[in-house]
Amino acid sequence: MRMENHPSNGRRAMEEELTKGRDIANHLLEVLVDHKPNTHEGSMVPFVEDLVRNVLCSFTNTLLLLNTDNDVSNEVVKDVTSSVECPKPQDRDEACKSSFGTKIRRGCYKRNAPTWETNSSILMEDGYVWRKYGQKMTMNAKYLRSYYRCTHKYDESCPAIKHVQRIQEDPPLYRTTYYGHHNCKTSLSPEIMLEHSASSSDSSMFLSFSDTFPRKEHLFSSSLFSSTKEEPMEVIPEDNSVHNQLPSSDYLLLCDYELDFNYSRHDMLSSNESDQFDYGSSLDFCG
DNA sequence: CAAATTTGACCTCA
DNA sequence: TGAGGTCAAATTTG
Repeated sequence: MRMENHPSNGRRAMEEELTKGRDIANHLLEVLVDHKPNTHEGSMVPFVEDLVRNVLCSFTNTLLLLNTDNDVSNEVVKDVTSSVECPKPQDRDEACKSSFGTKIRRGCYKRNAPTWETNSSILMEDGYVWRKYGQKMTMNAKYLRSYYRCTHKYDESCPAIKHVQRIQEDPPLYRTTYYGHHNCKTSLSPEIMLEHSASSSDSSMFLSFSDTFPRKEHLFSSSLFSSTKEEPMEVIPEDNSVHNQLPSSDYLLLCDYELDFNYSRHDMLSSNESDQFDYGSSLDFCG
């Protein structure tokens, strides 16, 4: 769906319109999240959020395709919310347990379908704090896959985990797959998230975007957003020197963010996905 | 020193 | 038996 054949000005106009639509959707999402009384509210809010996220996802994918020289049609965000099924309040605990599959003992991890899967060109904060617990090279991937679990896995029995797989080098593209929903209470308040986004000027939108989900914790330390400590994803052997002071995730975030700027206008991703949803946080995993 | 990350070992499933 | 996912000791970071 690349549009190389379109006149440059026509393409620019399309980008502008798409960016505008995405930004509006982002605002809508922020408003939604901001007014959500309680993350565990079993109402329609999660459903509406999913819809908004899907809209954002579409905008982002389109912008991504429009701005990428490589054919990334297969790498586009599949469906930010597709597999999200917010359990009824009373079933939530059960859902969280099962969301991890049938793990009973170490190594036994038969998972259910991912709660979310998203691709993004940069790694951003989704409002949750993640703890990396492993990384591995997988058969069909050129890059390492990193495994993260919610930092509150033990203190709050939060079952949320996510896998981050780099799927493309240039421009950098990451696929984040979420499993389970957060049931921890330590998410960032919408105000903080908004504040943060506001302070990061342009990048503000980024964050929220795909991400979508709930949020939590800390804010963005030195890096633009986020915090979470996540994403370092693959080890970046070379060149981390510059980022040594940041949590792995942070430096990766920064790194990606910068790269992002070079490739695609940040706006495109702005959203970013990065946040990938995790940002998603917003969604909070329904949880 | 506590918390986070790294990394090799371990475990289960197909 | 290999691949994917997790554990946990060692190491690093703030």
